[in-house]
Amino acid sequence: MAESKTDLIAQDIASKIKHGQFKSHEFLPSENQLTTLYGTSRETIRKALDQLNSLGLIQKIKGKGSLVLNLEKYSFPISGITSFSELNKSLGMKAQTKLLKLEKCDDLPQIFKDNFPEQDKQAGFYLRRLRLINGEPEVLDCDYLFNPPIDTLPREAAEHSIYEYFEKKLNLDISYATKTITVEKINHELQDILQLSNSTAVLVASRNFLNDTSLFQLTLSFHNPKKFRFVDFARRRKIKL
Amino acid sequence: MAESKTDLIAQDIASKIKHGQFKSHEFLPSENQLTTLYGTSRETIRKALDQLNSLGLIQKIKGKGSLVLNLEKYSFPISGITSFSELNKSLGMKAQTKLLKLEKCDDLPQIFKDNFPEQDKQAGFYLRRLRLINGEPEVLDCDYLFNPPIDTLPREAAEHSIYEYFEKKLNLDISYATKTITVEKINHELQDILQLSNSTAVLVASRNFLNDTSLFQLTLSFHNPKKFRFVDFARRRKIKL
DNA sequence: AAGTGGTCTAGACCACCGT
DNA sequence: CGGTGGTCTAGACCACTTG
Repeated sequence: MAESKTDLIAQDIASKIKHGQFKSHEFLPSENQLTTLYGTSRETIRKALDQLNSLGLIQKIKGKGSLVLNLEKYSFPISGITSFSELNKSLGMKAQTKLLKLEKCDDLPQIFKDNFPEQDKQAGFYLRRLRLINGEPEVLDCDYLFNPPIDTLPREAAEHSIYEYFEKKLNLDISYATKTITVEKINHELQDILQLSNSTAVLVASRNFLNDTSLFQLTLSFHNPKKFRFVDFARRRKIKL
Repeated sequence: MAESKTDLIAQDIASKIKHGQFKSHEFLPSENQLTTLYGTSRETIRKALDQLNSLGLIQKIKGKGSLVLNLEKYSFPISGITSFSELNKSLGMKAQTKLLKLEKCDDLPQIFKDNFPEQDKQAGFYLRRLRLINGEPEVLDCDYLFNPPIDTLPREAAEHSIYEYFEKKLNLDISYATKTITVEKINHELQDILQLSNSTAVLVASRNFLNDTSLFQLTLSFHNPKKFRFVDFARRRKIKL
């Protein structure tokens, strides 16, 4: 799992932006300078900058340089596959996770069948975790983890970070996800758990895949609509589908 | 505005996937084969494949090949900066646009000040367009276009596609956007326009920027919550912020 | 004219997968 | 083992910006 030179450079520049060594509205050192700074070829530098570019950390301007953007002001993008505990860490939130359910199943619970109708019967684990911020319920995460590849799920991992457990202990290669955001009616049980006065919630449903394209996780996240906020950064794409 | 070889290859492969010449769950020709097919170097092929990879059209698997994914089933990602008329075209929707307002302003209307509090006074155009699908109101788009760089906005462009007008007539280099999705209370006027029974709507607010990082457009899209659906494809990223 | 990013190349070595 | 994708290189030419 060694990191590539490109990734290390991207991480290094990203952290220097974060810590103010490279400031917003200023240019990064030129690609030529970066090659000597990091002792690599220019293409390697460019691949690292491409990562920062697509994340929205910099804007490359031909003939001038790579400008550092400031997205902090309006809070930065949350998209991508990022687990709650990772978010918690990088945002410095005072969040808390309450494990409500962790049980082995031979088949998907009804709530997953309703939301993922194409999914066949499969063994796995049903997980329910309530996320609290400042002591108030914010999100209810319902997960279904498929039995192959996941055959054990310690309570401790569920309470801490299942992604860390998957990647570091089980060596799963988590690769991509498809998500949909909708507004849904919810039943009294969920309404109680989230302490909502009305019966609608924002639902983020996602299918999570490994590098070999196998599905390993379904997630239903029910958000308090008053607190829900999804932030995204998008570049205009050249490919028309 | 000539397209690069990389982009042309990416477009070509994308269209072959779309039209079934490369089928889901099958592998693309290997990178070496593609070099001879397109008569380019391997790095150029790889850059083209990277585009398809980040769009979620293919999944690269080391030692095996590039697998074509099928996202069509659950409908494919809508994210990115894509105008309504572009979406309309590529999805084949039976949509209709009703121009409700187009006026010159010396300052931002209150609704934009409320949602973009950091924005200073600036001249521009206020645009309101209602999007109908099957004759029913689906989205109300409110746009504010800044006067530099936009100094005229023909009624015809507003009714057709402002992005096409910006890119082809004004030669603006539309580059990126930051978006937030929230659930908001709306007033009676908007409620009437969208024909909503309750007073909440999904609000997609975005700031749209040119390549030189100047802001040229603010957009507030109010969606009927019962019909709102946001689809996204995300890859797990290596960079931790 | 000099410096910048944008594109492309031909080659190299590696890690992984299958037979 | 041969084929695949993953990484990296050193160099080239171009288009754009600024002085």
